Amino acid sequence: MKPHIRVVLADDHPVVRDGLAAMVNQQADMEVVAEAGDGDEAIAVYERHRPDVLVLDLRMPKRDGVAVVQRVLEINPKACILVMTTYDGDEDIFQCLSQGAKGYLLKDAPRQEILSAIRAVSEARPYTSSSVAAKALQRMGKPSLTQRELDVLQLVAQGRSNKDIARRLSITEGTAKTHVKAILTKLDAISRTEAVAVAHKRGLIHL
Amino acid sequence: MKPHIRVVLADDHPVVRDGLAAMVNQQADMEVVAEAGDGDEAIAVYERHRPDVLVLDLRMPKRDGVAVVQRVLEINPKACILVMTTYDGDEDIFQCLSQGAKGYLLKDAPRQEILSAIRAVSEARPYTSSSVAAKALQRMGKPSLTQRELDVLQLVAQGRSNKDIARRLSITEGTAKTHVKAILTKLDAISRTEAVAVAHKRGLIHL
DNA sequence: CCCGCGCTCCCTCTTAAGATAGAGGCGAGG
DNA sequence: CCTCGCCTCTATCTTAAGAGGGAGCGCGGG
Repeated sequence: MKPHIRVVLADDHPVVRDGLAAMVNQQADMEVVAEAGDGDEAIAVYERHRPDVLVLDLRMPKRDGVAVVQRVLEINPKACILVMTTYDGDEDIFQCLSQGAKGYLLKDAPRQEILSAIRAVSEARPYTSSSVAAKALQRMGKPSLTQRELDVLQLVAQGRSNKDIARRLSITEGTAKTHVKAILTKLDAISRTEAVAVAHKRGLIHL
Repeated sequence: MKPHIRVVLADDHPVVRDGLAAMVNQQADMEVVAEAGDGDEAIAVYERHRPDVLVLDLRMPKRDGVAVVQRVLEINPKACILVMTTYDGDEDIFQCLSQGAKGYLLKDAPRQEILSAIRAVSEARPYTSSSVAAKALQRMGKPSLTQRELDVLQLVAQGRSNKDIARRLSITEGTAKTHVKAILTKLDAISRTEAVAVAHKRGLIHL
């Protein structure tokens, strides 16, 4: 018999935490040792309990999943983190995985998949749901936006004009146009509004 | 002692169903009698079990919350429905409530609030979380879009040009512009991209 | 050292978007 | 019957957006 897998849950929805806790605690080989409701708590709780697996919601208050993954791996480079989110197509997923998260899971996954993902990650084996793996392949080759372009995209998505964007970023309108043009090219869009639609679909922007 | 409150859960996430079920079944005065994973199932299960309360996720496959509320109230006009969703600012909420859903709740609500909402709704008392009530007041007075304008808005949000929109809706570009103009005015936006941002925030469009 | 890349700025030109000000048809409801 | 809201169409005008060029500067890696 293997020793228990000690699990920490981090999710801002009490309902989801309860659901995961119920599932996990029903298993003979694992148990929930602590829960957290936001990013900061997640880090604190991880440090205190040093669990075998950290199950982490990507979208959380205070500090989002990406930041938590980063910080936890600073604390313990061997940490086993399983990232969960509601949406596929979230760009942040890939950031998490490339930063060293061991697995990724959609919230609408069936019970069995969730449990086997936790078991896999607890043994430091990577786990990635097939739909995410497919997305990762799709994303391959496609050009990524620079930080500056993401800044501009954010403002474009808020409905700002080029002139307005220029003012806010302290650059000329011409430069703003240059960035927007680059965004349109990289996202393969004809207009800024279409670019926003594409960016939304790819999870490059939230809200 | 009151009789048991018989609850049916409808949500496409197994995790959320488990969480709610765990919470509900821990209470002495209520129990989960059935679950559903999509809209069609929700209707079928409601009809079969006739629960005291139907807890319903707004966003579901096959048939969304609004449609389910409509259908269930056709079957039983006295049905007690508690609508749940992840996001405040969902326009659909108001549709549900005005159609006769008894309560509305955010998924990030604490356990206690969820349970008291179920109890309230089970006695046909309306329950609306304060954040939603606030939104409802905000929305008051603000002009609503016509069906045609929503059609146009949908296409605008996909990044279509006026000409393209005109072609798809079999109207002239001038008419498309008229609709867009009306949308901009009603949403208090300067550009179409801003209109999309506002529409998104208000839950007038999804994706 | 030089190359590539990201960021910045500049120019011209065409087209799409948005502001403005009309008007007619049509259906629901007073 | 007449009004009102919605949808449709028209025309003109101004400005913002996007296409298509080119160019300099700093910085990190080969």
